[in-house]
Amino acid sequence: MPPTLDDVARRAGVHKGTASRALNAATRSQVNGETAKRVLAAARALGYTPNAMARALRTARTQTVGILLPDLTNPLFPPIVRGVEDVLGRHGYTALLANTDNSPDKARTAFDALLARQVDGFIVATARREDPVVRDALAAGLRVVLVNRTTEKGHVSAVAGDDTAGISQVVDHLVGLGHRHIGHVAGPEATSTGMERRFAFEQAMRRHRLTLGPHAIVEAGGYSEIDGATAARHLFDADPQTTAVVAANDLIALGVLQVLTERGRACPLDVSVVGYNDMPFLDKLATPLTSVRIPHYELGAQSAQLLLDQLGPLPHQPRTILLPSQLIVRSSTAPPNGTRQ
Amino acid sequence: MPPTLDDVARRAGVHKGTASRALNAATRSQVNGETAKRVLAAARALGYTPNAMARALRTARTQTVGILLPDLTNPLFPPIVRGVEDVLGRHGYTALLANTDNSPDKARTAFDALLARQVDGFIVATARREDPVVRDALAAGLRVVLVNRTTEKGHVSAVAGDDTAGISQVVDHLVGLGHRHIGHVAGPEATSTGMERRFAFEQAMRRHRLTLGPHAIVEAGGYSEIDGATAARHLFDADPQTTAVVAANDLIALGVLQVLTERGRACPLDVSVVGYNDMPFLDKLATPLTSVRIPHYELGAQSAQLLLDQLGPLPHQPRTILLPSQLIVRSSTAPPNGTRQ
DNA sequence: CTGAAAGCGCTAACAT
DNA sequence: ATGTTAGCGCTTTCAG
Repeated sequence: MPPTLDDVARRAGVHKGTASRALNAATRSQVNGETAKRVLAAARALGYTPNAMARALRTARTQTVGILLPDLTNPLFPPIVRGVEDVLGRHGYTALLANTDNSPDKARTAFDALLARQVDGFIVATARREDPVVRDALAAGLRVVLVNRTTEKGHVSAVAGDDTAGISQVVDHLVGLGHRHIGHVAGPEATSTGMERRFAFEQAMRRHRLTLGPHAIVEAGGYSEIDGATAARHLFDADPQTTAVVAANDLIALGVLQVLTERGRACPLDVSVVGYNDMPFLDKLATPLTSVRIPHYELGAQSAQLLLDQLGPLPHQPRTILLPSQLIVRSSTAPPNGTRQ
Repeated sequence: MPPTLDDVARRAGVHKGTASRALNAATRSQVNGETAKRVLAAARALGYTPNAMARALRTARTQTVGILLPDLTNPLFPPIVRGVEDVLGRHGYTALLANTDNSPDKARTAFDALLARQVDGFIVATARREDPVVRDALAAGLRVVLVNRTTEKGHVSAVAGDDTAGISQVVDHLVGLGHRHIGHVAGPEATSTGMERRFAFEQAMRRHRLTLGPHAIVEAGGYSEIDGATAARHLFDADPQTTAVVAANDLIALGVLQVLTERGRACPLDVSVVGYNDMPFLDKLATPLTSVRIPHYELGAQSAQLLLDQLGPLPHQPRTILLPSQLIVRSSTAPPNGTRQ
């Protein structure tokens, strides 16, 4: 029903091969200027749009990339996706999304589904440090860019926030306020963000010559508010003298705040809390949360650009790009209680 | 490189036609049980996945649907998208997203891009009441389902929240608290949600025999916080005795709260405020916002189901489904100031 | 029940 | 500079 290349060619009085060349910017030079003009006019008149499926079948490139996400409803990811889509769209590419709900099984299924659709490459936001899907994709020679989370550095292109710098700023801020007993609710060690923020925390504490009690770091089961609350209970039970908590992300920080409330302790009066990611509306909370801003849109945009580069003709080295983080101080952090007088 | 149907057929010692029939659940009955088993085994052994492009080219169905969204970073949409994707995925379909940033131009571009990719149908969350894209899509016989926003009812399938019931509950609640001077910051009249919530507001006020001053309703330029703030300034300037404001959505309500703060008036002490949509984290705000919950995930899921129905063989009437809304009372609403004593 | 063959719409190698 | 041809991988008639 929709007009085909043959229709356009017929209307322009040329062969469809010529029409194809005229329509394609890269091959247009092979065609007489007048003829090209006639073909373009015919195409416009008929409202011709090339059939992407036919083209894909012929060229073995779909101009489509797959995005593997943990969960689109986590406010962290929409800006990343927008960044990816905006850059991709500018180059005629489209993104296919898949949510994995943090399940390796679903990740595998989603990956296979995307592969069946012949995506040209993958942007992966679900990576675990040891990730079978990423490993297999790489082994199969597929183009992959990691975003936000990474696996081991170097093997594969990745764009992430600079967690070491971010956490370092957080600890400096807290120490500057006078805190000495600082705890950390870490993210899952299976993720690079969990491990690196934890490592950066230990490093920063050491730099300030602050001792870490054996229970100063508790690993949350996941990145949700409820995971954060569970971990925070352990932390406060084991280390009641804690005056500040660095959370691995904002949702976990919300869980920490919740536990504070349920125990009748005030933030920041009794305990200061810091989140990570600076998700939307943090400034409007009952306790406006101090957090670390990561340029998420930019993360997405740059990862898309990196993938586009890899899709190009010239071979490309894997690159890791670290984007700067920025501490946003709000009122969930203040000098420790004992300091006031 | 990846195995093709021919490879599978060869390994099973049959013709590719037979292999195709064996692999396809719908045509499997046409094939000898033993043969089918052999083909399946061969496919598994080779790790065969059908090439979706080739299939699409042949069948003229891509098993892909396009979703037109205003903006994925608006917290309203991710749950809708998840609902759509979960249902679609269960039926072997995939969704292609496009953000229009509320621009009719971008909507057109995105629509064309989706069409070029031969999507089987559209889920449209960007509809204006008079929407050229929707009109053209319908005229071209494309399958379309509207979600959240509608055009005129009846012509096209749609799934939306029950705004009349929702706003009605809001007004009942406010009147029950003792409010008489209630204002409304409406959404853009060009959108069904803007118009219907406004109409429902007028209706509910009339039902309570409350008069509406000429400035009791102000239309916001859009659904953002800043649009809400601008409109709220007009409203409070024109109607200073207003004790309660019904906002057309949560972001607008946030803008109203901001204006209250900048004018040194307290919520809910001086003015009660109600949002709409019950977006995430409203309960954690400095002023926990009373709002109307819409089952957004369900909205997405049902719209996907409706589209799937339309894609099926039997002809389908356009249907409009209204999902129930639920008032969530939090502390941004209280009796009017004068009532306390 | 299975094989043969055509063809979806396009691009690219080859021929003119 | 343009026309011709083959074929991407699949489904689906049509024969047998």
